[in-house]
Amino acid sequence: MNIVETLSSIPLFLGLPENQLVELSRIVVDKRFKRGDIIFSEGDEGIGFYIVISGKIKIYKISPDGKEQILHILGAGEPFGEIALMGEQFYPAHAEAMDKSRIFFFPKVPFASLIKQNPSLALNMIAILFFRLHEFTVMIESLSLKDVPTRLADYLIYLSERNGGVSELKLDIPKTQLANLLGTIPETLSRIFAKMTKQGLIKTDGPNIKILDYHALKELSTAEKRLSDIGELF
Amino acid sequence: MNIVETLSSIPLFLGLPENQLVELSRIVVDKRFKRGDIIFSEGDEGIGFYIVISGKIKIYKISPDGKEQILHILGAGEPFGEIALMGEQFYPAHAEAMDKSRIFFFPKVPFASLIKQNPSLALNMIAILFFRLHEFTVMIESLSLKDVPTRLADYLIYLSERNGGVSELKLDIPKTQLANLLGTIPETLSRIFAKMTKQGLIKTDGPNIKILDYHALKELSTAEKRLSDIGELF
DNA sequence: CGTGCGCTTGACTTTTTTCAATAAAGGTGG
DNA sequence: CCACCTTTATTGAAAAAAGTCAAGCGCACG
Repeated sequence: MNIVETLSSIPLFLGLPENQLVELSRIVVDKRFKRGDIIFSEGDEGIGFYIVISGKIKIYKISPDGKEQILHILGAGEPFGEIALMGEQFYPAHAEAMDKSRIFFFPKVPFASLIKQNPSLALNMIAILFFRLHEFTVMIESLSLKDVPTRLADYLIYLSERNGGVSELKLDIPKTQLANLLGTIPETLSRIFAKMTKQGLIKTDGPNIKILDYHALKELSTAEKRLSDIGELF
Repeated sequence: MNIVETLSSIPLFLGLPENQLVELSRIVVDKRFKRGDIIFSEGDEGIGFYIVISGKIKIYKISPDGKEQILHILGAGEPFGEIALMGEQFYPAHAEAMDKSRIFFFPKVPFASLIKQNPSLALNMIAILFFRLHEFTVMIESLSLKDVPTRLADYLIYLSERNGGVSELKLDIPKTQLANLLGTIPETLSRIFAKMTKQGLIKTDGPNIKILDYHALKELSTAEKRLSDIGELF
């Protein structure tokens, strides 16, 4: 697949006329990263933005004492570092490859002028930003208003529903990373997996998780705490 | 001040040609709310978006057991409920007037077509969304990676710096609401105010807060925890 | 075949919340 | 103007949730 074809399959570039795709193909830089490579760090000058072609990228913050909070895990077709497109900006978080990844890089200046010229590109960008904003809303709600068991239940339900409601899941990230995504630490996550297993909600075997009691998990995920109804869950 | 003049002073509409402002003035609905009025609730159908003209609006989530997390507190010129502009969407949070407020409402359909026709409107919208995204990034980092004393220190420093570094602050929201904004509860916040006061960092008198030791507060806000250096702060 | 990393578990500590009671402040109607 | 009532703020004691520290296991990878 050539560059223009690849570009045309990216949601952000949907509906772009051929000539603009060609123009994009002239400014794009095709980059490869291996697991653990840092793409940019928080505070780096925003020299452009990126789109994942293959592989997996995590965007994350780190506290002074080393705790990590993952903001996003991005897969094929998803952009990141878009903040670089705004005036004089620095990246507000770190970006690291979680697997061998292929990334397209778009330098700030030529891309910014493209977006100014092409209304449908601007509208696509707006759509993506709205989506991001919504994701963050959910994350804030989750971190502030839900405890860790509930956040894990949410995540398992999400994984299940994303695959059409299957009960056999396979985590595609290490549990340590999942802890960082859910805003906790590996020890706590491990204990909650153990407790859910003991209660017959799930069964785990390494990265494979089987949901045994979908209903109870869903209750935990959505319902008001009614210990009297549910029994002492945690 | 007439409607068109008022519209022209709103950041989102900066750079719009006169005729488009006039067009906007034809679709806008001028609304008034008093303290405590609900503008929309989470899950309501997004029928349009709003801009604060005067007063103060909070956007917030509520957990099943009633705890509230404020996502934003918006003042004059700031838009909210923009998510309504995307396809079939529901408001993802609640909006409530914190004071007597005047709000402009823009119905979804006519506004969406305006944004499609006017590139500079689209670009202004992109800028606002980027800004929001950045705010949320900071909030997630704060909730996940910092404890409550640090979040309060951050907030006080922020208030101080916003006013050019003054040391005498006046909270413009009740402490209960501040607790909800910082992701905690009034009791916890109250205890931390008391502790900071006892340590000579601040002095409080109702909503008035005087920063006595800006440096120590800033340390708390930014620095790595080094108990050995700082002494037992909390 | 060892080294290291990811994962788990136990014991303990810290942070934050919960529950309950009380005090102070602010607005309203008599 | 004052009494009353509601809202907001504070404080103590206890409980719960999550994090820290430390140790140990097992599997993958060089």
